Amino acid sequence: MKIATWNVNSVRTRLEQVIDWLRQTPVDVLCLQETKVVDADFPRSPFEHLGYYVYTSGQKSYNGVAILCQQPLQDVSTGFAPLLVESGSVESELLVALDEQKRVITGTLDRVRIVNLYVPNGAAVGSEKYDYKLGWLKVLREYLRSQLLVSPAMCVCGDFNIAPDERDLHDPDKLTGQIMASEPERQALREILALGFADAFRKFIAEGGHYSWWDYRTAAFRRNLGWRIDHLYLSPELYQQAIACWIDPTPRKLPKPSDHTPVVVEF
Amino acid sequence: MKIATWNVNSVRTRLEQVIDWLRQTPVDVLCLQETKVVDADFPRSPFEHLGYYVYTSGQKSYNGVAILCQQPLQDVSTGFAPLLVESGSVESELLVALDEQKRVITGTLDRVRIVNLYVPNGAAVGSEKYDYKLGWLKVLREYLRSQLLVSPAMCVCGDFNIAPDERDLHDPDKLTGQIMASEPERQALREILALGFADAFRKFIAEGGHYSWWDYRTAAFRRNLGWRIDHLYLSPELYQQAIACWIDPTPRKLPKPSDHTPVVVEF
DNA sequence: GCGTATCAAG
DNA sequence: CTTGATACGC
Repeated sequence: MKIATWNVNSVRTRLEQVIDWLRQTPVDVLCLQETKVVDADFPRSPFEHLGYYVYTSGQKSYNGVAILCQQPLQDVSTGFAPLLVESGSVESELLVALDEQKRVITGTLDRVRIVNLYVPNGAAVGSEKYDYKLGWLKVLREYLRSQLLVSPAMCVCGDFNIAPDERDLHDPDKLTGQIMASEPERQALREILALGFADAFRKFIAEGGHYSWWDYRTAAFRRNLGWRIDHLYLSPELYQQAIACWIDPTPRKLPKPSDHTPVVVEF
Repeated sequence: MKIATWNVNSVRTRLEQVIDWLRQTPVDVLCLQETKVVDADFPRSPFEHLGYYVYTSGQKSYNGVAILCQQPLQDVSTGFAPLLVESGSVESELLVALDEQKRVITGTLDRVRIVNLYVPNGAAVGSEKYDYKLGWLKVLREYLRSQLLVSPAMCVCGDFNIAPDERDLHDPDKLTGQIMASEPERQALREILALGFADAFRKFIAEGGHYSWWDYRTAAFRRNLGWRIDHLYLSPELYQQAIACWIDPTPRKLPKPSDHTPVVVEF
């Protein structure tokens, strides 16, 4: 099975590029982030004509996630809703507030639970949005813990807006401690991974300099001033089975690209 | 000599189309309206590389006129400035106010005075903008009268935002009396033409149904629901010499076209 | 509908 | 730098 993750920065603006990429790279599952469109306006048909089932959770202008899948998904749910049915672990008013931003969608394919995430950006360390990001990651951990109870085989992927270590950003001396590379963010991510997830990309490639996001500003892509913030995390059995994981930089080279490029895992 | 007029609705957005059209139709003079760019940002080089001299009078966002010419123009001036040096005919404070909107540019080629105009749209009959349009046309008449004293051979062209008679709009029963086809506008135009100008297009084509503008809305071009509001008016000697005048609808058929298409006169 | 400007977000 | 929303002009 091949699963990919790609922050497309507007699925409507990037539609042709996403379709072209799927023709070239017919993954079983494509997880999209920053679709920036409400479900009613999501361009379903082009993907359906390509043979994909389409599952969306979108809002106007911001955020938005979707899963495209060559087979139907089972038990699709959006947001942190599954936590609501549990009592006690997280306050339900907080969950309702968190779910206004469409950042989570999940579904099951062949007993594999696929969780597609768009982690908050966080703006700047210490900002209100930064606190929101850290709080969101805490809730995410509870969410994933509850999901694992039902589905021990999991692939948790998406735009994490966190570079796990110094190999994952182009100028660690300058950028460590800044947003996406601060210790509290990395610690929150490690606590999530401690539930039993491992980075599929790092099973195959140990060295730094491989990035999935380059800022539109300052001609960052041309100069390869990137970050690796788009990840595929696997539970132990799937990690064991993983046979490849790679970043495909080609879409980032097109005219009018997304600032992110796809990452694929095969197991 | 071939002179063309074209409201391009942003010269920067339409640059490639204008360049392509000039390659296909290498007129001596091209008068542009709605350039929507200040002079410092006008894309001069592409036209200069094509062999054209470039004369501009633009503002931010709105209006803006330019003359492209295969030979240098003499005595270029912008706005109603020439009226300022005359005393009495029009109040100078009014002229200063009128000239904030960049709608007039003129220059001389081979003793022919070329006046390029973007007449105010007028919004709706009876509105403040309608009164502005009628006032502007009154000043235009004084301006042209003064220009004629120096240059009896004149071509006055541009987007007049007036359909002179019932042949010049697709539904005269419905549209006569509305903006661009109201009697005060037509009367103001006739008073200007009474200075001694004649419509080059009507020297050759008497029937209706030939249009230069189609609203972007309601698929007006596909249904040919147009208006003939872009004109080339000639003083008697030039009118006598005119050998052709035509509307070229091809640019209006392109993707992302201007809502206007060029009109050309040859004499 | 299609331009442009401005704003917020990334 | 790029996106989408809003506002305005035509």
